[in-house]
Amino acid sequence: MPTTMTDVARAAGVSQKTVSRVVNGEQYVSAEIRERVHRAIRDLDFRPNNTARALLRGKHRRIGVISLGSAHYGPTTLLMALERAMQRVGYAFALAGTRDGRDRSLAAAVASLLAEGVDGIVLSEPVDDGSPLRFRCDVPMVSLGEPVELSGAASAVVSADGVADARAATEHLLTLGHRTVRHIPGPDNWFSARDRERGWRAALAAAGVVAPPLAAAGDWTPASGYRAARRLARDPDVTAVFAANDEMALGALRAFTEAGRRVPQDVSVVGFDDTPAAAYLTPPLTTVRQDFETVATRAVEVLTAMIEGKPHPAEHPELASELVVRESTAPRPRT
Amino acid sequence: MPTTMTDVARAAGVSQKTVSRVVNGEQYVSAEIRERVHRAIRDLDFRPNNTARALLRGKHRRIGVISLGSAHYGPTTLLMALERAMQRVGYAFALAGTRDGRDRSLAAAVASLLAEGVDGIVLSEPVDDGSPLRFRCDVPMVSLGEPVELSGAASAVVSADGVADARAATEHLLTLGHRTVRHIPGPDNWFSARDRERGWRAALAAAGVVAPPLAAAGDWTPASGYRAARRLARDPDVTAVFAANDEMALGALRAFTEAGRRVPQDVSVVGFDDTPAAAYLTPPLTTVRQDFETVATRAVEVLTAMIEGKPHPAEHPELASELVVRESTAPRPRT
DNA sequence: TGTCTCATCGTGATCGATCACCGGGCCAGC
DNA sequence: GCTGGCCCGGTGATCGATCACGATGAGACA
Repeated sequence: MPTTMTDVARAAGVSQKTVSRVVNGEQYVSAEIRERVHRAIRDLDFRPNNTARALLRGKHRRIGVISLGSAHYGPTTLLMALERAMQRVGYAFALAGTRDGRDRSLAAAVASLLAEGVDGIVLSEPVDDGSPLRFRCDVPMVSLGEPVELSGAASAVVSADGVADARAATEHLLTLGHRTVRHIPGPDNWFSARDRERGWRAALAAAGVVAPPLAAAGDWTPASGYRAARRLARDPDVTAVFAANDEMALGALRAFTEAGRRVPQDVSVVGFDDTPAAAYLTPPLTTVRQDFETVATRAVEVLTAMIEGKPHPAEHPELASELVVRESTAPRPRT
Repeated sequence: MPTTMTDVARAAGVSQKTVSRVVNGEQYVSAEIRERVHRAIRDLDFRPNNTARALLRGKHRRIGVISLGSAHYGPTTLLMALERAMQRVGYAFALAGTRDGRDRSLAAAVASLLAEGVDGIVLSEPVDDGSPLRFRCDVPMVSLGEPVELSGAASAVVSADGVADARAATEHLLTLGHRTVRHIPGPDNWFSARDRERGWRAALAAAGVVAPPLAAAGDWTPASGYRAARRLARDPDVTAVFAANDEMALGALRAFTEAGRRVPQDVSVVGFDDTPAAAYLTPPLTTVRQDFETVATRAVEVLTAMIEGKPHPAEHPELASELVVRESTAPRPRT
């Protein structure tokens, strides 16, 4: 049996309420008694039972995170950054996976977190699983991408501007003189994949070129990028490719290399995420670096503000991404 | 205010205890009343308060996981697999990060999980932070690597045999005719890095060759593998390198390529983990595939058995890893 | 008819903390 | 000398459920 406040009180020869005052740092306890209680706490290795506390208060100081459960660089980096951000503000981290949004619906994940007792929820990688993003949920929620609608609580969106970032990546290729840019998109049920495709289209439209057909949709893995690029490699007109993430770009590099198309002399490739590996590929990959740490910090800021009823900070601050130009992009080859 | 059992009882015209019986599927409730209670539960959208339940039972059906908080492939894949395994057996997932084992000690992470209320703990990537792996902890713990000692509860170890796996990787290179094999180790405070180094030494010893000096210790990142390999590339005698993970191997590939040493014609490289990218590098990387899914499943199995006081399954089953031979390894070049 | 079992349902205590409220001791001010 | 405010400490209710135990009523059997 773990020690309780009553045990400590008995040991220190005071009432249980006095122990409570000392533990919570309230005033109106003499220095002498405070010291006696502290000693008893140390001697008995007492730790307050947060379950009891949460039952009474109705708050748990715990935030739930819904993730798809895949181990890709972006999502996991975000997850770890969220953990750190929560730790800084004294919130615990509960994780609920959805196994690629299929086996288990988002709604089920929300319900399981709610049952566990969380004060707020972060929807880390919103995907479109067919049903609208509306949940029976009485705690606030922050979505890292697509707006959600809650019955009974407020929600907010925190994210980088994926459309603008993808547009910048595409424009970089157009500026190098490429007539057009092919795109290897991510899974079409990911909102972030849709954003990147939209940015690509926007850049092409702004340049006055008709968007070419999409390459085969990938699933973020190198294998899918490889498959998509192998078909692109057969087309000699393809000189520039923008992949929706670095992993797929890596697969694309491999496909072009195998097909004898040199990168960047024959084909330019741009990725997205700036994984640690990007700078060490052959050739080093031009990509877009997202600031996951800031996204996570802001998400937790906004969510805790909503939880604690404080005035919510601005929802859409400038979360700057950065185009990192390396050696996988070059001017359009002259034919 | 969320609805409570008392609300349901009032609505159904029964006592609160009867509602409890229905919710918990106990017997001795007439079909008619059971139906009435079920209807009231639906009408009021009642969900039992797990916090209150946990307070009374002393169990939370929650497992805490301690991770270093880095986004590398191995650890995060393991984390996601753990989440799935827990979900299958109906346990919630609480995460505590240690920020590379420095800013926050393992002991602090254990304490924070204990305060939060977990029935057991998984130590995902045990590292040596100077102090011995002994914790004040009254719930069982499973370590994914190095044995730990607890005051007040049992512990177990579940992991693949990193020594044997590393030995197999090294032997593969020796079998190809390489006189010796250089090793790029992981951070020396990681027990898994130590295991891999030990396996490398064992293979060399078994072949009767004196272990050459270690390359500069890496930190699992491509950048560190690149730095270590750049120095190895200057030595023409180096014909085979075993890196402690795929990311560092990737950096090494880049370093050799830059130095004009062809892989695998001049230098063979082996990695560890079989990341999704490994098969799509140039050249495709020979590496060791670990079965993270099985490790996670067994870890949760063992831990829940300890939590629930059931007979614990065998601790050290055969968790097979597999050497995946690709194109980054070749016979020793003739000089 | 009396009693005894068994199914059914309710009562009161309890988990470990917080919170509202109350009781005295002490000192100052009128 | 009495009141009132400041300090310090204690009592009982409460959060939302579970648990041990008790009460009720119906049917079985002697």
